[in-house]
Amino acid sequence: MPNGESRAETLKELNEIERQMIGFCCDGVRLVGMPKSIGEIYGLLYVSPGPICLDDLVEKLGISKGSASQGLKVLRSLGAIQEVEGADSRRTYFKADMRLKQLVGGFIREEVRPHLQSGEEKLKALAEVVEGEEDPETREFYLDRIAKLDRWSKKARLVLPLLQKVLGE
Amino acid sequence: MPNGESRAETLKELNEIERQMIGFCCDGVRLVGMPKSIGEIYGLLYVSPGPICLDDLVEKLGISKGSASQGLKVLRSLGAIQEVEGADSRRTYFKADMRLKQLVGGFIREEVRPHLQSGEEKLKALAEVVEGEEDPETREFYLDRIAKLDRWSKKARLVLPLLQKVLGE
DNA sequence: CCCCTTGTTCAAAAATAATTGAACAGTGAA
DNA sequence: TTCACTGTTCAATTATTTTTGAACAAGGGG
Repeated sequence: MPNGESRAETLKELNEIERQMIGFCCDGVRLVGMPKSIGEIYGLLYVSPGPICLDDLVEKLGISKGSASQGLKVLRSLGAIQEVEGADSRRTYFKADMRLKQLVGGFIREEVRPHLQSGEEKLKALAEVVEGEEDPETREFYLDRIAKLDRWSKKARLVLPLLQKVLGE
Repeated sequence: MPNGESRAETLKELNEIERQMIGFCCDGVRLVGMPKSIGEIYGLLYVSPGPICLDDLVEKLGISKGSASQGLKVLRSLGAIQEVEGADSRRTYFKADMRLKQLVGGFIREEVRPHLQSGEEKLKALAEVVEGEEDPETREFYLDRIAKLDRWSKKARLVLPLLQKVLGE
């Protein structure tokens, strides 16, 4: 390959529709507390009919290679994108996984469950500390509050599979 | 009242248990994308047996009056706290509302629904723009993608009442 | 083996979000 | 009406998160 213009430069700039759909994905992603760049990347994959590689993201979104790489990493860990074959056999190409079940499942697995898990562990440890409280009334008060928090967490955990079931097609 | 020491200064500093339970609330609140101070405020109300007023928050949490005021505002709008009577009749005292149903309901009403709503409006507008696309294949592609996003949003909206029902006791 | 290309990492910089605090509005007692 | 006190607002500051970019592995091809 002679110079600069390596990959197919067929799609130069984002059009209005692409920009808006990408913006939509950004909003969605922000709603669940993730950075804009993740939304942009998923968004571009979402509106692109064909496979997209890292440098496509860099060029079309105008973000750094580092951002693109890290964003892809997160999206892969969520199972929100998939590797696919593409024009250049040396590169890794991606496409968006558009199954809502997959997206929700990944988010729950990576973001929600670990937090609930570690929270419940902390509560368990805290209950032990409270057992050492001498005043019975105070102790019972704290234990009650801890028990309530624990019930919340348990209930949330219980709801997750249901959520996945309902959202999954 | 003679000087400085206005309100009952019975509870001077946070103890270990209070700090930990407040920390727990912070984690929970951060998980849904809200600032730490909101979690601290709710947390202190949660671990306090009696009514708490704005200056209690300022003193015990070591936050500014502005933060406390804004935090209370948000928590009120969510329905996560309630006004109650307290020692000083001129002040506004609060207690935590500990009904999970209430908390989840408030969050859905204030944070989730408005986003879904405005998202669907944007999609509708976008679909109109896409109708102007001349190439039929491209047009159908975009319309399909937009329809998918719309189905996601609709499905999410459908799940919310179910969620509230399951979580509400 | 060397070189060129792809993609990752991580400290530093930039962007964004949260917090502060001083000015202000509202209220009621004197 | 004035004063004293509670709580709110918002521009400026501070803290946190995100993004960048240069250095660095990894892995073919020649």
